[in-house]
Amino acid sequence: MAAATLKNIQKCPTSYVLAIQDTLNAFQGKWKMPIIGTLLFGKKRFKEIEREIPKITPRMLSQELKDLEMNGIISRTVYATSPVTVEYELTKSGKQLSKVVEAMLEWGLQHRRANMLELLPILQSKTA
Amino acid sequence: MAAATLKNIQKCPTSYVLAIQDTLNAFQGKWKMPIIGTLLFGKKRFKEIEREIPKITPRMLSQELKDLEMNGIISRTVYATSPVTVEYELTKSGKQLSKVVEAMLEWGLQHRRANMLELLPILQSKTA
DNA sequence: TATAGCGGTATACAATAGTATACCGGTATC
DNA sequence: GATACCGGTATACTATTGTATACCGCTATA
Repeated sequence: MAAATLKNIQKCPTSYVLAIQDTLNAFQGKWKMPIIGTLLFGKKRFKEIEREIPKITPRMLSQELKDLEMNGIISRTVYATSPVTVEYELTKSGKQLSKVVEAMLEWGLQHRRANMLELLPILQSKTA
Repeated sequence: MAAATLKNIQKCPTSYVLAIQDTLNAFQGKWKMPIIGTLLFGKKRFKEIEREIPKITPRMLSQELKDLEMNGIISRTVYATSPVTVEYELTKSGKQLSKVVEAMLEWGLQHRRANMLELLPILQSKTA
């Protein structure tokens, strides 16, 4: 079987497109990346996440956590303490998202370098 | 200098976060991925892109092309034919986005496989 | 008994994103 | 002269997202 790479997209365009859409979906909205980001450093409780992400409201956090759970990216565990303790953790699949984030990081850094090099002469001619 | 990887994010958290945000931004909205996707196969004219992306309106296409151009992801070239011919093409940096898309594709495919394996026993017990 | 923390939910609203539809000037074709 | 293609823009609207604010039952602590 051919490797699943963009060059082979003609072989099964629909499932490739769906796969990419799934990934985009995992990061969709203002808060998914911050949430995934904090969970990449380990399991956390609701209020912990809330404290680590400035300005997020409990409504949004609750909503996005549900969404991520439904999509199999995080798991929610309730411990029968009293009152209950709830822990959120990336699933195996969720942890793999770090590869995508890594690729995003690399692109973002190189893109900023490239744009900087393009802007430099312009900035210099303005200040000269 | 340390490699720019997520494990080193403590070293310059702000610029790492900005870099990731830039990448997310490149794909933000309903139409950016389809547009980038078609341009990964080569330069195209406005109406060509419009025809290749079902249901996109010229308003959205125009808006998103401007946005991508401003962010240094595509370039717009006007040829002095009459009437004018306009060509859109990924910049060098834009072409590098294929690496990110590739990572998204891989994650999406493995995630679907993983979820399928999880759902299978459930589906089987329902039909049994 | 009052206060604070936990893990959220409810309601109402504001802002952003996307759609529908029609139209523009220029040119080549029938 | 009418129609169609090019590369878009204008206006008005709808739908989706996100925010603000207040509140819930429960429990531990002062």
